[in-house]
Amino acid sequence: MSYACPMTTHPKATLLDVARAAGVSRSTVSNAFTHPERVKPEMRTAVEEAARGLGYLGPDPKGRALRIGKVNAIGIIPPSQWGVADSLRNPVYQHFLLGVSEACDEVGASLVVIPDKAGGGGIGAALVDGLIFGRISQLAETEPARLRRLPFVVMDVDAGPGIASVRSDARQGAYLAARHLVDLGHRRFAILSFRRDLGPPTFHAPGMPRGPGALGMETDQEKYRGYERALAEAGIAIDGVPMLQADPGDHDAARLLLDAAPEATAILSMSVMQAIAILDESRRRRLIVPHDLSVVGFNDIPQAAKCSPPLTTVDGMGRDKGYLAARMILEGAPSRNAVIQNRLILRGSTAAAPR
Amino acid sequence: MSYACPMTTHPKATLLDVARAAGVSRSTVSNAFTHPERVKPEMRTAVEEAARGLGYLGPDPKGRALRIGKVNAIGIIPPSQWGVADSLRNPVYQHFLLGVSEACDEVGASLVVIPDKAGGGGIGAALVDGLIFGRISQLAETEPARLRRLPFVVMDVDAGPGIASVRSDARQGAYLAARHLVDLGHRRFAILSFRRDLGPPTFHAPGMPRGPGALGMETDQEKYRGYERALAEAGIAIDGVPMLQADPGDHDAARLLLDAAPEATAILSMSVMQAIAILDESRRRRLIVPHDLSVVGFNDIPQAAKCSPPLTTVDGMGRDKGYLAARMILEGAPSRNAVIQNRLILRGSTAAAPR
DNA sequence: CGGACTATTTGGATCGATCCAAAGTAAACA
DNA sequence: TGTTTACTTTGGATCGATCCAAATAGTCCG
Repeated sequence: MSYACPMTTHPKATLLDVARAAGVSRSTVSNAFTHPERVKPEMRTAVEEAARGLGYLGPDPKGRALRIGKVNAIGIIPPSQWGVADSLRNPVYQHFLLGVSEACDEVGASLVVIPDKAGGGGIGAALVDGLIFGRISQLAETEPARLRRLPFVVMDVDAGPGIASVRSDARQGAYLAARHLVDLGHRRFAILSFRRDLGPPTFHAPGMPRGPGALGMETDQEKYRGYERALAEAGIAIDGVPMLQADPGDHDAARLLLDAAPEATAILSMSVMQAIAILDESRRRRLIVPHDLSVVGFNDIPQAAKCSPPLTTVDGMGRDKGYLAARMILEGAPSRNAVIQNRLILRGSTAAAPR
Repeated sequence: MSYACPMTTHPKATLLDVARAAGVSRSTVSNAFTHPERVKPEMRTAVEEAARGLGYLGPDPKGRALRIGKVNAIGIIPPSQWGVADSLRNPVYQHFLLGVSEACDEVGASLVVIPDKAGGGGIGAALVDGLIFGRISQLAETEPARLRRLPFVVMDVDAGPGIASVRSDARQGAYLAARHLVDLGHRRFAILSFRRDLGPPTFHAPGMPRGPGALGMETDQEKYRGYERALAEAGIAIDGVPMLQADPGDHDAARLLLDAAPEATAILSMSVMQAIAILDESRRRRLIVPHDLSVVGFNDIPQAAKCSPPLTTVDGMGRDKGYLAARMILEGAPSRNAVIQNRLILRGSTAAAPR
């Protein structure tokens, strides 16, 4: 069993070999495996026996894929410039992948993470039935998928008619976050926003008017607008709120923001990881969260519940988005522009404003 | 550009279509894409132009896969009984996948997570060039891979000659952990071991002789032996050490263990997650780690560095294992039994024994 | 027992590319 | 100019399965 028995060295058996061994035609063997109901029971067992004897497991997926054009797999394209490893390392992305994988489990489909750093190469060569674009900077990045006639879904963008997309309503989520703080009596805010181009943190001083346009992605701009509305309802002009724009992985951002906006009693962060970083930085400064400072993040990941204090954050519904996108692919040519509502998860990092 | 131009509705172009459009043979078009150096430059540009005109991206991977038998993808089989989602949810497994994905990124291969709860079905139908068995209970689970003539690597087991495997030296890692505590002067231990069958936590009272055989997997037994040796060197019989065997996800384990072994000054945990759970439970009991209690975990994940206090733990080299296994697959028919040495990562959860 | 039906089985064509040996071209040399 | 050599291009066979229409076997009923 553990040494190479003769069979091991034989060339791999094919449908034809099984057919010959069982004394029937290729088609019958094919049917026995793929459409068992079309074949007489005794014939089926005969075929199965012959197959077992030859170590034949069932139709080779390569031949099958060519013929029927399906491979039972969903492809994921990590955000532009990211490798496969980068996406697996990012907790928010992990959470999104979790949703995709749940849909895969339901139907027994494989989950394929496609390296496409170069742009296009990987997409063209991947064996999948459909693609999910994790995050893209321009719709043009989906062109290879269209040329390959692969159904695809774009995340976090409203792609408009003709292109399927799934996003959560970032504006509404951000509104929830800011509104929550306003309701707690906070009036002095600071915003920690997203910088997507790997540049250094940029400080937007209060008073200098600026639009959401300065922010990288559509979803970031939406968050800005959500904050803006909730603040406006409390009579606060967002232009007057200090804002630091930083890469979510930037280690200095929390420090810089607290330095630049020492009078703030509430921080609105567009990412979870940065919100958690603020918790850490606050501890370092002996600021008690939420007594001295309230913090709200964006997106929920397991760590957000475990840090101390547990983080109040917007649930960006990453898992649901992944699940929905995958279902759309699995159900055939998708074309909706789905929008999921966010929820605010109240935990321990927010409280009434000091004094 | 955004509406369906006529081209969109055309059937997908194939090599033959491009060949006709360019006025050359199929073979030449194939060569132009796959072996550009074999084709005259002017011919190549002509072909590329024709391809562009037809929206042809390059050879269809399905046809290509059948012909050349390679698909440029590595398959991962999650541990038996796990779905794809389960594996993506587990931090230790995530860390292992990270290593695999790094190898994939290097060569531009896709990473395919294969659902195989049923056992065998998924493996047979997956389009991959090789498989990594994340964790298996019996070598027989690899049989489908052998029948499919797919190269494969088994993790965390010494599979012996003929079957490739990658594991870390769990015994040595465990020895490091226990030895570290012994060196800090600890003499009263408790062990939190692995239960892999989803049963309830089982307490092994001190005094009752028991072998490592009671533990589920080979790697767990190895850890037990590593502890045993280090303790023996300090004159401590492991049979006298209270041990709780629990599923790593079990929420009661930390509480039960601290209840059952209140006199212990040092906890040896075979998993990270349980070690972190002990940190939490200790905080709840107002035990100061590491002043009152030292804790060492097994395996390192990002959370281990972020909890408080940061966890001293054995680095099980999960990422390196994943990377190595993937390289073995990518480099062709593997057959080594690789063993990686562990390291002990000293952080804040261990200190000299009290008094 | 024959005819009308239904249930099975079969061979040929096809999916889209790559390999390979043979044919065709061009350049190089005597 | 004729030949040898080197480079390109080509058509046919092939990878392993599935589809489909036609052929065969089997069943039921009058």
